[in-house]
Amino acid sequence: MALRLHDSLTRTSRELRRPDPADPQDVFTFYNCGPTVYAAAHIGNFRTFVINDVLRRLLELEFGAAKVKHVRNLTDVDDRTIGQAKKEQRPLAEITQKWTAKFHADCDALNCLRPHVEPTATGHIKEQVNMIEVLMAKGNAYRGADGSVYFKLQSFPDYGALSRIKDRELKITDASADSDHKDSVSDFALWKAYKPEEDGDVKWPGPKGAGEGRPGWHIECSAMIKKHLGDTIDLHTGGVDLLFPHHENEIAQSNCCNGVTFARHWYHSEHLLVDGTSMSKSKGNFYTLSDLVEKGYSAAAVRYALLAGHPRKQLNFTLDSLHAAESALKSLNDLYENLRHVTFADYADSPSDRFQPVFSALREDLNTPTALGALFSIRADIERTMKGQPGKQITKGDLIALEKVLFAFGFVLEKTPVPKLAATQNITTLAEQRWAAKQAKDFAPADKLRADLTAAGWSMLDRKDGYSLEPLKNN
RNA sequence: GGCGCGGUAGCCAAGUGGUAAGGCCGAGCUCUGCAAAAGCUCUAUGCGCCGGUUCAAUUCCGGCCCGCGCCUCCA
Repeated sequence: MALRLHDSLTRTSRELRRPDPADPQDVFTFYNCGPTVYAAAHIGNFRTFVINDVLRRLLELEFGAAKVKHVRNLTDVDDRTIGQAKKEQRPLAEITQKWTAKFHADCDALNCLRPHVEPTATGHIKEQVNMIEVLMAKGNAYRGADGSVYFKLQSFPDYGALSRIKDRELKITDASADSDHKDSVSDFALWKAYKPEEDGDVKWPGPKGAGEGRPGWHIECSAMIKKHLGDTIDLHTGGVDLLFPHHENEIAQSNCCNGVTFARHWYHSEHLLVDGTSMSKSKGNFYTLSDLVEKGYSAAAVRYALLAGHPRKQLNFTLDSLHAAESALKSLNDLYENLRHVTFADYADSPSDRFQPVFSALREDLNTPTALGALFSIRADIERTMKGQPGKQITKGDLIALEKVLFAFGFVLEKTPVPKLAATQNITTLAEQRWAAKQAKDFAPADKLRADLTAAGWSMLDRKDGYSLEPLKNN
Protein backbone atom coordinates (compact mmCIF):
# COMPACT_ATOMS: atom_id res chain seq x y z
CA MET A 1 0.00 0.00 0.00
CA ALA A 2 1.29 3.38 -0.97
CA LEU A 3 2.36 6.09 1.39
CA ARG A 4 0.63 9.26 0.32
CA LEU A 5 1.25 12.76 1.56
CA HIS A 6 -0.12 16.17 0.74
CA ASP A 7 2.27 18.15 -1.42
CA SER A 8 2.29 21.88 -0.74
CA LEU A 9 3.56 22.71 -4.21
CA THR A 10 0.84 20.99 -6.21
CA ARG A 11 -1.68 21.10 -3.37
CA THR A 12 -2.62 17.51 -3.94
CA SER A 13 -2.07 14.27 -2.13
CA ARG A 14 0.71 12.40 -3.89
CA GLU A 15 2.45 9.12 -3.41
CA LEU A 16 5.96 9.43 -2.03
CA ARG A 17 8.71 8.09 -4.21
CA ARG A 18 9.60 4.53 -3.37
CA PRO A 19 13.35 3.86 -3.43
CA ASP A 20 14.57 0.87 -5.40
CA PRO A 21 14.80 -2.02 -2.92
CA ALA A 22 17.49 -3.68 -4.99
CA ASP A 23 19.77 -0.67 -5.01
CA PRO A 24 21.46 -0.06 -1.66
CA GLN A 25 22.51 3.40 -2.81
CA ASP A 26 18.97 4.45 -3.53
CA VAL A 27 17.55 5.91 -0.33
CA PHE A 28 14.62 8.20 0.32
CA THR A 29 16.02 11.63 1.16
CA PHE A 30 14.12 13.63 3.72
CA TYR A 31 14.96 17.10 5.03
CA ASN A 32 13.13 18.77 7.88
CA CYS A 33 13.89 22.38 8.79
CA GLY A 34 15.05 22.37 12.38
CA PRO A 35 15.04 24.84 15.25
CA THR A 36 16.95 28.02 15.91
CA VAL A 37 18.88 27.32 19.08
CA TYR A 38 18.63 30.56 21.03
CA ALA A 39 16.03 29.52 23.63
CA ALA A 40 13.97 26.50 24.62
CA ALA A 41 11.75 25.33 21.78
CA HIS A 42 8.06 25.60 22.63
CA ILE A 43 5.43 22.94 22.12
CA GLY A 44 4.36 24.57 18.88
CA ASN A 45 7.82 23.92 17.52
CA PHE A 46 7.60 20.39 18.82
CA ARG A 47 4.31 19.80 17.07
CA THR A 48 6.20 20.04 13.81
CA PHE A 49 9.06 17.88 15.01
CA VAL A 50 6.78 15.21 16.43
CA ILE A 51 4.74 15.10 13.23
CA ASN A 52 7.95 14.77 11.26
CA ASP A 53 9.04 12.03 13.59
CA VAL A 54 5.90 10.04 12.84
CA LEU A 55 6.54 10.65 9.17
CA ARG A 56 10.09 9.36 9.56
CA ARG A 57 8.78 6.24 11.30
CA LEU A 58 6.23 5.60 8.57
CA LEU A 59 8.92 5.98 5.94
CA GLU A 60 11.01 3.40 7.75
CA LEU A 61 8.10 1.00 8.02
CA GLU A 62 7.29 1.53 4.39
CA PHE A 63 10.71 1.46 2.78
CA GLY A 64 12.90 -0.11 5.46
CA ALA A 65 15.00 1.74 8.02
CA ALA A 66 18.11 1.55 5.86
CA LYS A 67 16.31 3.15 2.94
CA VAL A 68 15.58 6.46 4.64
CA LYS A 69 18.01 9.31 5.19
CA HIS A 70 16.68 12.01 7.46
CA VAL A 71 18.46 15.34 7.90
CA ARG A 72 17.39 18.14 10.21
CA ASN A 73 19.46 21.25 10.68
CA LEU A 74 20.23 23.46 13.64
CA THR A 75 20.26 27.18 12.96
CA ASP A 76 23.06 28.38 15.18
CA VAL A 77 23.82 31.75 13.67
CA ASP A 78 21.23 34.37 12.82
CA ASP A 79 19.80 37.58 14.27
CA ARG A 80 18.20 35.83 17.21
CA THR A 81 21.13 33.69 18.28
CA ILE A 82 23.49 36.62 17.97
CA GLY A 83 21.03 38.82 19.81
CA GLN A 84 20.76 36.33 22.67
CA ALA A 85 24.54 36.00 22.94
CA LYS A 86 24.87 39.75 23.06
CA LYS A 87 22.13 40.05 25.66
CA GLU A 88 23.81 37.50 27.90
CA GLN A 89 27.31 38.77 27.15
CA ARG A 90 28.37 35.23 26.31
CA PRO A 91 30.04 33.74 23.25
CA LEU A 92 27.63 32.68 20.51
CA ALA A 93 28.78 29.06 20.63
CA GLU A 94 28.11 28.83 24.34
CA ILE A 95 24.52 29.98 23.86
CA THR A 96 23.81 27.71 20.92
CA GLN A 97 25.41 24.68 22.58
CA LYS A 98 23.33 25.19 25.66
CA TRP A 99 20.07 25.34 23.75
CA THR A 100 21.04 22.55 21.41
CA ALA A 101 21.51 20.33 24.45
CA LYS A 102 18.10 21.35 25.75
CA PHE A 103 16.53 20.68 22.36
CA HIS A 104 18.05 17.21 22.28
CA ALA A 105 16.88 16.46 25.79
CA ASP A 106 13.34 17.53 24.90
CA CYS A 107 13.38 15.48 21.70
CA ASP A 108 14.51 12.45 23.66
CA ALA A 109 11.78 12.97 26.24
CA LEU A 110 9.26 13.16 23.40
CA ASN A 111 10.76 9.99 21.95
CA CYS A 112 11.70 11.51 18.62
CA LEU A 113 14.20 9.53 16.58
CA ARG A 114 17.39 11.42 15.98
CA PRO A 115 17.92 12.50 12.41
CA HIS A 116 20.75 10.70 10.67
CA VAL A 117 22.55 13.99 10.19
CA GLU A 118 22.02 17.15 12.18
CA PRO A 119 24.14 19.79 10.47
CA THR A 120 24.72 23.28 11.81
CA ALA A 121 24.92 26.53 9.91
CA THR A 122 28.25 27.46 11.46
CA GLY A 123 29.61 24.06 10.53
CA HIS A 124 28.85 24.70 6.86
CA ILE A 125 30.11 28.21 6.21
CA LYS A 126 32.36 27.02 3.41
CA GLU A 127 29.56 25.22 1.64
CA GLN A 128 27.35 28.29 1.90
CA VAL A 129 30.04 30.60 0.63
CA ASN A 130 30.68 28.27 -2.30
CA MET A 131 27.04 28.26 -3.20
CA ILE A 132 26.83 32.05 -3.03
CA GLU A 133 29.86 32.31 -5.29
CA VAL A 134 28.18 30.07 -7.85
CA LEU A 135 25.04 32.18 -7.70
CA MET A 136 27.07 35.35 -8.17
CA ALA A 137 28.93 33.84 -11.09
CA LYS A 138 25.68 32.80 -12.71
CA GLY A 139 24.19 36.24 -12.32
CA ASN A 140 21.62 35.22 -9.74
CA ALA A 141 23.25 37.24 -6.98
CA TYR A 142 25.02 40.53 -6.61
CA ARG A 143 26.98 42.50 -4.08
CA GLY A 144 24.94 45.32 -2.57
CA ALA A 145 26.17 48.76 -1.63
CA ASP A 146 26.56 47.65 1.98
CA GLY A 147 28.86 44.74 1.14
CA SER A 148 26.15 42.14 1.61
CA VAL A 149 25.23 39.73 -1.15
CA TYR A 150 21.63 39.56 -2.32
CA PHE A 151 19.71 37.11 -4.42
CA LYS A 152 18.33 38.75 -7.54
CA LEU A 153 14.71 37.71 -7.55
CA GLN A 154 14.23 38.91 -11.10
CA SER A 155 16.68 36.25 -12.26
CA PHE A 156 14.33 33.47 -11.18
CA PRO A 157 10.98 33.85 -12.96
CA ASP A 158 9.48 30.83 -11.22
CA TYR A 159 9.73 32.52 -7.86
CA GLY A 160 6.52 32.23 -5.85
CA ALA A 161 5.33 28.85 -7.12
CA LEU A 162 5.12 27.38 -3.63
CA SER A 163 3.42 30.24 -1.82
CA ARG A 164 1.54 31.61 -4.86
CA ILE A 165 2.87 34.98 -3.93
CA LYS A 166 3.38 37.63 -6.52
CA ASP A 167 5.86 40.41 -6.17
CA ARG A 168 3.33 43.21 -6.31
CA GLU A 169 1.18 41.61 -3.64
CA LEU A 170 3.87 41.87 -1.03
CA LYS A 171 3.05 44.16 1.80
CA ILE A 172 5.81 46.71 1.98
CA THR A 173 7.09 46.81 5.51
CA ASP A 174 9.61 49.06 7.11
CA ALA A 175 12.12 46.27 7.23
CA SER A 176 11.85 45.44 3.56
CA ALA A 177 11.64 49.04 2.37
CA ASP A 178 14.53 49.97 4.56
CA SER A 179 17.12 48.64 2.25
CA ASP A 180 18.47 50.84 -0.48
CA HIS A 181 21.42 48.51 -0.71
CA LYS A 182 19.32 46.16 -2.78
CA ASP A 183 18.25 46.45 -6.39
CA SER A 184 14.73 45.45 -5.42
CA VAL A 185 12.98 45.39 -2.06
CA SER A 186 12.09 41.78 -2.68
CA ASP A 187 15.67 40.61 -3.04
CA PHE A 188 16.85 38.71 0.00
CA ALA A 189 20.24 38.42 1.66
CA LEU A 190 22.52 35.47 0.96
CA TRP A 191 25.43 36.95 2.85
CA LYS A 192 25.19 39.67 5.46
CA ALA A 193 28.07 42.10 5.73
CA TYR A 194 29.73 42.30 9.12
CA LYS A 195 28.39 44.99 11.45
CA PRO A 196 30.69 45.30 14.46
CA GLU A 197 28.13 46.94 16.73
CA GLU A 198 25.59 44.17 16.14
CA ASP A 199 27.60 41.09 15.34
CA GLY A 200 30.36 41.25 17.94
CA ASP A 201 32.99 38.68 16.98
CA VAL A 202 30.64 36.67 14.77
CA LYS A 203 32.11 36.84 11.28
CA TRP A 204 33.67 34.71 8.58
CA PRO A 205 35.51 35.46 5.34
CA GLY A 206 32.90 36.13 2.70
CA PRO A 207 32.41 35.01 -0.88
CA LYS A 208 34.73 36.41 -3.50
CA GLY A 209 33.71 39.96 -4.17
CA ALA A 210 32.11 40.47 -0.77
CA GLY A 211 33.50 41.34 2.61
CA GLU A 212 33.50 39.32 5.79
CA GLY A 213 30.23 38.68 7.51
CA ARG A 214 27.83 35.82 8.05
CA PRO A 215 25.42 33.79 5.95
CA GLY A 216 21.82 34.78 5.48
CA TRP A 217 19.31 32.38 6.93
CA HIS A 218 17.94 30.68 3.83
CA ILE A 219 21.23 29.68 2.28
CA GLU A 220 22.14 27.30 5.09
CA CYS A 221 19.40 24.83 4.22
CA SER A 222 20.22 24.92 0.52
CA ALA A 223 23.91 24.32 1.22
CA MET A 224 23.43 21.59 3.80
CA ILE A 225 20.90 19.78 1.67
CA LYS A 226 23.26 19.85 -1.28
CA LYS A 227 26.06 18.47 0.82
CA HIS A 228 24.22 15.79 2.78
CA LEU A 229 21.36 14.78 0.49
CA GLY A 230 22.22 15.94 -3.00
CA ASP A 231 20.86 18.37 -5.55
CA THR A 232 17.39 16.85 -5.67
CA ILE A 233 15.70 15.50 -2.55
CA ASP A 234 12.56 13.45 -2.14
CA LEU A 235 10.87 15.35 0.63
CA HIS A 236 11.29 18.71 2.29
CA THR A 237 9.20 19.60 5.32
CA GLY A 238 8.65 22.28 7.92
CA GLY A 239 6.02 24.40 9.60
CA VAL A 240 3.64 26.46 7.47
CA ASP A 241 5.33 29.65 8.52
CA LEU A 242 8.41 28.55 6.59
CA LEU A 243 6.51 28.25 3.36
CA PHE A 244 7.16 31.89 2.66
CA PRO A 245 9.75 33.24 2.41
CA HIS A 246 12.12 30.57 3.68
CA HIS A 247 11.25 27.66 1.43
CA GLU A 248 10.51 29.88 -1.52
CA ASN A 249 14.00 31.32 -1.16
CA GLU A 250 15.56 27.90 -0.78
CA ILE A 251 13.95 26.84 -4.04
CA ALA A 252 15.30 29.93 -5.79
CA GLN A 253 18.83 29.41 -4.45
CA SER A 254 19.06 25.70 -5.07
CA ASN A 255 17.38 25.72 -8.43
CA CYS A 256 19.58 28.49 -9.74
CA CYS A 257 22.73 26.97 -8.29
CA ASN A 258 22.14 23.34 -9.25
CA GLY A 259 19.94 23.70 -12.29
CA VAL A 260 17.66 20.84 -11.29
CA THR A 261 14.46 20.37 -9.32
CA PHE A 262 15.19 20.99 -5.65
CA ALA A 263 12.57 18.94 -3.83
CA ARG A 264 10.14 16.45 -5.33
CA HIS A 265 7.67 16.82 -2.53
CA TRP A 266 6.90 19.57 0.00
CA TYR A 267 5.02 19.09 3.22
CA HIS A 268 4.06 21.69 5.80
CA SER A 269 2.45 21.09 9.15
CA GLU A 270 0.07 23.63 10.61
CA HIS A 271 0.48 25.70 13.71
CA LEU A 272 -0.45 24.82 17.22
CA LEU A 273 -2.82 27.26 18.87
CA VAL A 274 -3.19 27.54 22.60
CA ASP A 275 -6.61 28.34 24.00
CA GLY A 276 -7.75 29.19 20.50
CA THR A 277 -5.08 31.72 19.74
CA SER A 278 -1.45 31.84 18.78
CA MET A 279 1.12 31.30 21.47
CA SER A 280 2.95 34.27 22.84
CA LYS A 281 4.71 35.14 26.02
CA SER A 282 2.62 38.25 26.53
CA LYS A 283 -0.59 36.24 26.41
CA GLY A 284 0.78 33.85 29.01
CA ASN A 285 -0.05 30.82 26.88
CA PHE A 286 3.50 30.07 25.88
CA TYR A 287 4.55 26.57 26.91
CA THR A 288 7.83 24.72 26.75
CA LEU A 289 8.00 21.02 27.42
CA SER A 290 9.56 21.75 30.80
CA ASP A 291 6.63 24.00 31.72
CA LEU A 292 4.25 21.12 31.20
CA VAL A 293 6.39 18.50 32.90
CA GLU A 294 6.59 20.80 35.92
CA LYS A 295 2.82 20.85 36.00
CA GLY A 296 2.91 17.07 36.36
CA TYR A 297 2.20 15.99 32.78
CA SER A 298 4.33 13.40 31.06
CA ALA A 299 6.22 14.12 27.87
CA ALA A 300 4.39 11.14 26.38
CA ALA A 301 1.09 12.91 26.98
CA VAL A 302 2.44 15.99 25.26
CA ARG A 303 3.41 13.87 22.29
CA TYR A 304 -0.02 12.29 22.20
CA ALA A 305 -1.76 15.65 22.45
CA LEU A 306 0.32 17.02 19.59
CA LEU A 307 -0.81 14.12 17.41
CA ALA A 308 -4.47 14.33 18.36
CA GLY A 309 -5.32 16.70 15.53
CA HIS A 310 -4.78 16.54 11.81
CA PRO A 311 -1.22 17.69 11.07
CA ARG A 312 -2.33 20.08 8.35
CA LYS A 313 -4.97 21.71 10.46
CA GLN A 314 -4.43 24.16 13.27
CA LEU A 315 -4.68 22.32 16.55
CA ASN A 316 -6.03 23.89 19.67
CA PHE A 317 -3.89 22.89 22.61
CA THR A 318 -5.26 23.06 26.13
CA LEU A 319 -4.24 21.59 29.44
CA ASP A 320 -7.45 19.58 29.27
CA SER A 321 -6.13 17.93 26.15
CA LEU A 322 -3.18 16.73 28.23
CA HIS A 323 -5.57 15.20 30.77
CA ALA A 324 -7.26 13.42 27.91
CA ALA A 325 -3.91 12.31 26.55
CA GLU A 326 -2.79 10.86 29.88
CA SER A 327 -5.98 8.82 30.12
CA ALA A 328 -5.84 7.69 26.53
CA LEU A 329 -2.24 6.55 26.90
CA LYS A 330 -3.10 4.68 30.03
CA SER A 331 -5.78 2.69 28.29
CA LEU A 332 -3.40 1.94 25.41
CA ASN A 333 -0.89 0.85 27.99
CA ASP A 334 -3.46 -1.48 29.54
CA LEU A 335 -4.26 -2.91 26.15
CA TYR A 336 -0.61 -3.55 25.47
CA GLU A 337 -0.06 -5.16 28.85
CA ASN A 338 -3.13 -7.32 28.49
CA LEU A 339 -2.12 -8.46 25.05
CA ARG A 340 1.38 -9.29 26.24
CA HIS A 341 0.00 -11.56 28.91
CA VAL A 342 -2.33 -13.55 26.73
CA THR A 343 -1.39 -17.17 26.21
CA PHE A 344 -1.75 -17.42 22.48
CA ALA A 345 -3.19 -20.45 20.84
CA ASP A 346 -1.55 -19.26 17.66
CA TYR A 347 2.21 -19.29 17.99
CA ALA A 348 2.84 -19.02 14.31
CA ASP A 349 3.29 -15.27 14.47
CA SER A 350 0.91 -15.09 11.59
CA PRO A 351 0.61 -11.54 10.35
CA SER A 352 -2.42 -9.75 11.68
CA ASP A 353 -4.45 -7.31 9.65
CA ARG A 354 -6.41 -6.22 12.69
CA PHE A 355 -4.71 -2.84 12.86
CA GLN A 356 -4.91 -2.23 9.13
CA PRO A 357 -7.32 0.71 9.53
CA VAL A 358 -4.74 2.46 11.68
CA PHE A 359 -2.05 2.18 9.04
CA SER A 360 -4.46 3.05 6.26
CA ALA A 361 -5.21 6.34 7.99
CA LEU A 362 -1.55 7.11 8.60
CA ARG A 363 -0.60 6.25 5.06
CA GLU A 364 -3.22 8.55 3.62
CA ASP A 365 -1.65 11.92 4.34
CA LEU A 366 -0.64 11.18 7.90
CA ASN A 367 -4.14 11.28 9.32
CA THR A 368 -3.21 10.77 12.96
CA PRO A 369 -6.62 11.56 14.51
CA THR A 370 -8.40 9.06 12.30
CA ALA A 371 -5.68 6.54 13.05
CA LEU A 372 -6.09 7.07 16.78
CA GLY A 373 -9.84 6.73 16.46
CA ALA A 374 -9.39 3.44 14.64
CA LEU A 375 -6.91 2.29 17.24
CA PHE A 376 -9.36 2.85 20.08
CA SER A 377 -12.15 1.10 18.24
CA ILE A 378 -9.88 -1.89 17.74
CA ARG A 379 -8.88 -1.73 21.37
CA ALA A 380 -12.55 -1.99 22.39
CA ASP A 381 -12.99 -5.01 20.13
CA ILE A 382 -9.99 -6.75 21.64
CA GLU A 383 -11.03 -5.96 25.20
CA ARG A 384 -14.50 -7.33 24.57
CA THR A 385 -13.09 -10.49 23.06
CA MET A 386 -10.78 -10.93 25.99
CA LYS A 387 -13.75 -10.64 28.31
CA GLY A 388 -15.24 -13.65 26.57
CA GLN A 389 -17.58 -11.96 24.18
CA PRO A 390 -17.68 -13.40 20.68
CA GLY A 391 -15.19 -11.82 18.33
CA LYS A 392 -12.21 -12.32 16.09
CA GLN A 393 -9.64 -14.59 17.71
CA ILE A 394 -6.72 -12.81 19.30
CA THR A 395 -3.36 -13.98 18.02
CA LYS A 396 0.26 -13.30 18.64
CA GLY A 397 0.24 -11.54 15.31
CA ASP A 398 -2.04 -8.96 16.89
CA LEU A 399 0.55 -8.23 19.55
CA ILE A 400 3.25 -7.83 16.93
CA ALA A 401 0.99 -5.58 14.89
CA LEU A 402 0.21 -3.45 17.94
CA GLU A 403 3.90 -3.02 18.59
CA LYS A 404 4.25 -1.77 15.04
CA VAL A 405 1.43 0.69 15.64
CA LEU A 406 3.10 1.93 18.79
CA PHE A 407 6.37 2.33 16.92
CA ALA A 408 4.66 4.38 14.22
CA PHE A 409 3.17 6.76 16.74
CA GLY A 410 6.32 6.72 18.83
CA PHE A 411 4.47 5.73 21.98
CA VAL A 412 6.84 3.91 24.30
CA LEU A 413 4.34 2.95 26.91
CA GLU A 414 6.32 1.07 29.50
CA LYS A 415 8.97 3.75 29.61
CA THR A 416 6.67 6.67 30.04
CA PRO A 417 4.85 6.40 33.33
CA VAL A 418 3.29 9.41 34.91
CA PRO A 419 6.16 11.16 36.66
CA LYS A 420 6.38 10.37 40.35
CA LEU A 421 6.73 13.38 42.56
CA ALA A 422 8.35 12.65 45.87
CA ALA A 423 6.01 12.76 48.81
CA THR A 424 7.18 14.60 51.89
CA GLN A 425 7.86 12.72 55.11
CA ASN A 426 4.69 14.16 56.53
CA ILE A 427 2.57 12.78 53.69
CA THR A 428 4.24 9.40 53.89
CA THR A 429 3.54 9.22 57.59
CA LEU A 430 -0.15 10.02 57.06
CA ALA A 431 -0.34 7.34 54.40
CA GLU A 432 1.35 4.76 56.62
CA GLN A 433 -1.04 5.56 59.45
CA ARG A 434 -4.04 5.28 57.19
CA TRP A 435 -2.86 1.97 55.76
CA ALA A 436 -2.37 0.61 59.26
CA ALA A 437 -5.81 1.82 60.32
CA LYS A 438 -7.35 0.26 57.27
CA GLN A 439 -5.63 -3.06 57.85
CA ALA A 440 -7.01 -2.95 61.39
CA LYS A 441 -10.41 -2.17 59.92
CA ASP A 442 -10.54 1.07 61.87
CA PHE A 443 -12.44 2.71 59.06
CA ALA A 444 -13.36 5.96 60.75
CA PRO A 445 -9.78 7.09 61.38
CA ALA A 446 -8.79 5.71 57.97
CA ASP A 447 -11.35 7.94 56.27
CA LYS A 448 -10.20 10.91 58.30
CA LEU A 449 -6.63 10.32 57.17
CA ARG A 450 -7.73 10.03 53.56
CA ALA A 451 -9.43 13.39 53.86
CA ASP A 452 -6.24 14.84 55.33
CA LEU A 453 -4.22 13.52 52.41
CA THR A 454 -6.69 14.90 49.91
CA ALA A 455 -6.55 18.27 51.62
CA ALA A 456 -2.77 18.11 51.35
CA GLY A 457 -3.07 17.50 47.62
CA TRP A 458 -2.44 13.78 47.48
CA SER A 459 -4.51 10.89 46.31
CA MET A 460 -4.03 7.52 48.00
CA LEU A 461 -4.85 4.45 45.97
CA ASP A 462 -5.45 1.22 47.80
CA ARG A 463 -4.32 -1.99 46.26
CA LYS A 464 -4.56 -5.53 47.45
CA ASP A 465 -1.14 -5.60 49.00
CA GLY A 466 -0.25 -1.96 49.43
CA TYR A 467 -0.97 1.55 48.33
CA SER A 468 0.40 4.24 46.11
CA LEU A 469 0.38 7.99 46.34
CA GLU A 470 -0.19 10.38 43.52
CA PRO A 471 -0.36 14.13 43.56
CA LEU A 472 -3.72 15.60 42.64
CA LYS A 473 -3.58 17.75 39.57
CA ASN A 474 -4.92 21.24 39.79
CA ASN A 475 -5.73 22.72 36.45
C1' G B 1 -5.46 44.72 0.43
C1' G B 2 -3.14 39.57 -1.07
C1' C B 3 -2.63 34.22 0.02
C1' G B 4 -4.47 30.22 2.98
C1' C B 5 -7.22 27.52 6.85
C1' G B 6 -11.28 26.68 9.94
C1' G B 7 -16.42 26.93 12.38
C1' U B 8 -19.18 19.18 14.12
C1' A B 9 -21.86 17.20 21.37
C1' G B 10 -19.69 20.38 28.02
C1' C B 11 -14.20 20.12 26.03
C1' C B 12 -10.73 18.15 22.17
C1' A B 13 -11.38 16.12 17.37
C1' A B 14 -12.25 12.72 12.63
C1' G B 15 -15.42 11.98 8.66
C1' U B 16 -18.86 11.11 4.58
C1' G B 17 -23.75 12.66 -1.38
C1' G B 18 -27.53 8.27 1.87
C1' U B 19 -28.42 9.58 7.46
C1' A B 20 -22.67 11.57 12.59
C1' A B 21 -15.23 7.81 14.32
C1' G B 22 -12.53 8.30 18.62
C1' G B 23 -10.58 10.53 23.27
C1' C B 24 -11.71 13.46 27.76
C1' C B 25 -15.48 14.92 31.02
C1' G B 26 -20.37 13.55 32.91
C1' A B 27 -24.37 9.93 34.29
C1' G B 28 -26.14 4.92 35.52
C1' C B 29 -24.73 -0.08 36.65
C1' U B 30 -21.03 -4.08 38.23
C1' C B 31 -17.08 -4.50 41.63
C1' U B 32 -15.62 -2.26 46.23
C1' G B 33 -15.75 -0.92 54.04
C1' C B 34 -14.64 4.38 51.91
C1' A B 35 -11.94 6.36 47.77
C1' A B 36 -9.71 4.82 43.42
C1' A B 37 -8.79 1.48 39.52
C1' A B 38 -11.16 -1.69 36.04
C1' G B 39 -15.47 -3.37 33.12
C1' C B 40 -20.40 -2.55 30.88
C1' U B 41 -24.07 0.96 29.19
C1' C B 42 -25.72 5.90 27.95
C1' U B 43 -24.63 10.93 26.18
C1' A B 44 -25.18 15.57 18.70
C1' U B 45 -32.93 14.19 14.87
C1' G B 46 -27.48 17.33 14.74
C1' C B 47 -22.51 19.16 11.90
C1' G B 48 -21.94 28.60 12.01
C1' C B 49 -26.35 31.20 9.22
C1' C B 50 -29.34 31.69 4.57
C1' G B 51 -30.37 30.07 -0.14
C1' G B 52 -29.48 26.48 -4.41
C1' U B 53 -28.49 21.57 -6.88
C1' U B 54 -30.26 16.45 -5.71
C1' C B 55 -34.61 11.09 -4.66
C1' A B 56 -31.13 12.35 -0.64
C1' A B 57 -26.30 17.53 1.93
C1' U B 58 -23.19 18.07 7.66
C1' U B 59 -20.74 16.46 3.03
C1' C B 60 -21.41 19.84 -3.65
C1' C B 61 -22.44 25.26 -5.35
C1' G B 62 -23.43 30.56 -4.09
C1' G B 63 -23.93 34.42 -0.47
C1' C B 64 -23.34 36.00 4.54
C1' C B 65 -21.45 35.96 9.77
C1' C B 66 -17.46 34.65 13.05
C1' G B 67 -12.46 32.88 14.27
C1' C B 68 -7.27 31.84 13.07
C1' G B 69 -2.53 31.88 10.38
C1' C B 70 0.99 33.97 6.92
C1' C B 71 2.39 38.31 3.71
C1' U B 72 11.05 38.99 4.04
C1' C B 73 14.61 36.10 8.36
C1' C B 74 8.46 32.51 13.54
C1' A B 75 7.78 25.11 13.54
